[in-house]
Amino acid sequence: MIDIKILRENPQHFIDGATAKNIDVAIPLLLEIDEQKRSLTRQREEHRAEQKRISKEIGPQIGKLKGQLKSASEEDTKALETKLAELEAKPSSLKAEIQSLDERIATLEPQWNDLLLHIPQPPDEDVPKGESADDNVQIRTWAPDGYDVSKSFAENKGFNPRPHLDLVNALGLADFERGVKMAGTRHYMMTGNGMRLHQAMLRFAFDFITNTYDFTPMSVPVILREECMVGTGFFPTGRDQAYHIQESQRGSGHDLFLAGTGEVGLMGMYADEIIDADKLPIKMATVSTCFRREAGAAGRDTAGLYRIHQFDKVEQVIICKAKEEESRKWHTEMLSIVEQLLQQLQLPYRLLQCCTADLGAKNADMIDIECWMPGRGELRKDGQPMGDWGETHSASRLYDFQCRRLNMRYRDEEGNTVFAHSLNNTVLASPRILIPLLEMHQQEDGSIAIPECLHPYMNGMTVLQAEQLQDA
RNA sequence: GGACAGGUGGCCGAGCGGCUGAAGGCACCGGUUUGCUAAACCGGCGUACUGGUUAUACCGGUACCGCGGGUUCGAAUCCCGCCCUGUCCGCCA
Repeated sequence: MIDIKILRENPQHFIDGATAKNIDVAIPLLLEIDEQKRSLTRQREEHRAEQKRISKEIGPQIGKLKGQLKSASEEDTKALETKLAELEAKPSSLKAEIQSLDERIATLEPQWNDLLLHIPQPPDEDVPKGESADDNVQIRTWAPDGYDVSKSFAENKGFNPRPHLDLVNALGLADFERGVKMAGTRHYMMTGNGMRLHQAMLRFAFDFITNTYDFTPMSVPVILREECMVGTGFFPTGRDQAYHIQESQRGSGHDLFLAGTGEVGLMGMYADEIIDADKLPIKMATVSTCFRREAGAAGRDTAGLYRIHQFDKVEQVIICKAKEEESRKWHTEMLSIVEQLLQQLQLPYRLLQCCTADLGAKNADMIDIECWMPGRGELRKDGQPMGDWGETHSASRLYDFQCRRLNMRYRDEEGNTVFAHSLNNTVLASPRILIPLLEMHQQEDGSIAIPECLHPYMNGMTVLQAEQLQDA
């Protein structure tokens, strides 16, 4: 959430920001409603102050009269009752006015709130302007020694690559038919060595971030209240991307939502809290199952492990002091962790600076990491895929946008409460990461060479052999 | 799922219609005393919004005692709904 005070002072900054992000928001309407609401609130406060004053003044008198009434004679009773009625009538017109103001404010408040929640965080000055993801800017690339991404896979390795779906099927690593049978399109099961590899990747990544680096290991709820989704900025804009558990329709309780990322649980954890400043920065990592409806993606990436409704992800989150240099420093740090991880996995990757149009509503800045997937991309004349980059990681820098929504603060040196800054980045999401892993490490005989860093997690297995093909 | 008990400031905890933004204690900050530490004593110490002014300094107003609504001239206090926590029973990975 943005700071409405800054919006009042400089609406153009936010209008420009929304425009750059290609997001349509009614900022003038919000300002108008805001002004009305403020003016009504001011009136209400004045009336309330008056009401309190009167109450304090007549209260003791009423008490006294009521006391007298108890032991009063018949003729006195009448006089006392008249007096009482007079006193009690005094604030009644005020009361009516306050009630009417209450009602008017109550109708404005939901609109005000909804509009405010929709205002995107303006992109940072140094984020390149762009119209779509096509305008993202490559920052750098890396590839293992001896592999040149600008050349075809065959030129690099001396044989044509098989796309991951073929490899998965040949090696019996996943079962799509039965996944679909049970749960519908975009569902799957990891099977046998596929599941071993999937778990090995997750465990390797989790150990890397929590042991090699000092991120605190966490488990998180993945079924969460709406407040967590709104607080982390996934709602209201992305509401249709989340599975919705309508518990309220069963008569009691509240609805729940399935998280699309562990970030929701890691950030929601500190909602409404004032964190000790000396605990910052808080660095946490979790491995959790993620659920995405992929609404609006019908027909895209329908085959294979790329775009699925359920997957597992190791996620890193940092909550730090509200200083731009700090935010930027940690952003760089989070990216370098992932680069080291991918280098150990011997996977070619590139860093992409997302342009304004590709940031999403909540980010001031976002850098994606894409891995080289030889089986993707257009087909060449000889029927071989050209290979393409595919997004595997996304590193967001949000300033206080999330913490403001979550009401997550710390106390600074002067004793003021300050909204913290937050950042998050993928460490590793599987099975999507298995696509580059399988495709890059496939060998001519159809086997897969397992990168060394995974050997301990594969019970010493170094190669996935085709003849190990398993069928249930 | 059933039956009780309860949700008050950073924490513990009193209040149960007006004198309560809220006793008391702990923690924290400043000071006095002290060879140092500790102790003792004195003082300070919530958040948000809003007005006086342009400012995190000062003064005023409003709201906040789980959340929402109601009763009342007036609600932390009474009533209703919801959420959450604890204990016991039932069920169960």
